[in-house]
Amino acid sequence: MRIGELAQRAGTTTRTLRYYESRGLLPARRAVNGYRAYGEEDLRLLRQIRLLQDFGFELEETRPFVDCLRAGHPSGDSCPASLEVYRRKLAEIDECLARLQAVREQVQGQLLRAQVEASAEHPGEPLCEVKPNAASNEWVEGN
Amino acid sequence: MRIGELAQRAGTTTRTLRYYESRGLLPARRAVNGYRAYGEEDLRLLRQIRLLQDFGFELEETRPFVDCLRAGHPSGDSCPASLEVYRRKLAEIDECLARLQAVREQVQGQLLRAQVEASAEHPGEPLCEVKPNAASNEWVEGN
DNA sequence: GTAGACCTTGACGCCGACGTCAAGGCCAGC
DNA sequence: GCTGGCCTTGACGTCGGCGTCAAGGTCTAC
Repeated sequence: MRIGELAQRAGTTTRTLRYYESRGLLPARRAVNGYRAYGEEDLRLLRQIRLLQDFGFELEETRPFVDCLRAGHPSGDSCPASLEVYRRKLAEIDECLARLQAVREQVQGQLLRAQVEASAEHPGEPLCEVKPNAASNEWVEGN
Repeated sequence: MRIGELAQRAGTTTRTLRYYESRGLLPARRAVNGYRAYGEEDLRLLRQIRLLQDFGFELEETRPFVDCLRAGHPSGDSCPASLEVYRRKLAEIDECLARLQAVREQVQGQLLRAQVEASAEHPGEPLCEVKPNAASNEWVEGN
């Protein structure tokens, strides 16, 4: 299998594959004409990488999973190093969620305060036009 | 007030202030010697920018707030354009939170599955060493 | 008059994961 | 033999928000 086919089957681009190879993540055998030659196993490795990338893992963080697969294990997370990456990532995600939720509350508070102040300057305009109870949700999740 | 003092009082750097000026966000008057000259009002504008930046707003998104303050309004979010940015940002944050929580569940699921499979290969090692009930939390939030 | 603390503009560096273009080699089909 | 589709390496561009360095001007204190 050449690079174009592998890229297509994995839903990515040839540029990406060459980039992974340049990082030492997915080296390729070479045909006599110099073309990169991949096998089905490479497709598995690549799919593992793409999955983690889609999760937001950095490229370096996928390396233990690829190494694990290449070592013959049934799945990329069959090795302690991969599990450790999972745990670290979960901790990172939790931190990120906490920060994001804190910011959300801040912004929400600012918005509500500013809207109240605006309504105080223009008493004729109502805070909510339709449903008083669902109003705060409408403002947040509406268009 | 010169650039160094303003930067210090706002807890940022001169490089940052020059960058904001290059973006047209915080232009400065000039003294006869060419030095940038700022007033107390500029400090207010700058603090508004920094607050939003700390929230994760992009620089361009702070512009309506700065314009609003500069127009004489009591706070940067007294203008409709600012409120609109608040709302857009809340929507973005909600999207981000949803994506992050979905990923969290995926990763968590992968981790649990992988750990179970690992324990199946090495039946002698227990899944949890101490407290069975708090185990899943320990794995996530522990160091 | 000189050290040194401030200021100026200009320009390159950084980070990650590629996109995109250039110049050229390889191979199949007509 | 020639067109067109694939492949090669190399190198620069992208995005945001600055950091950092260079070369030089300005002002104050001694």
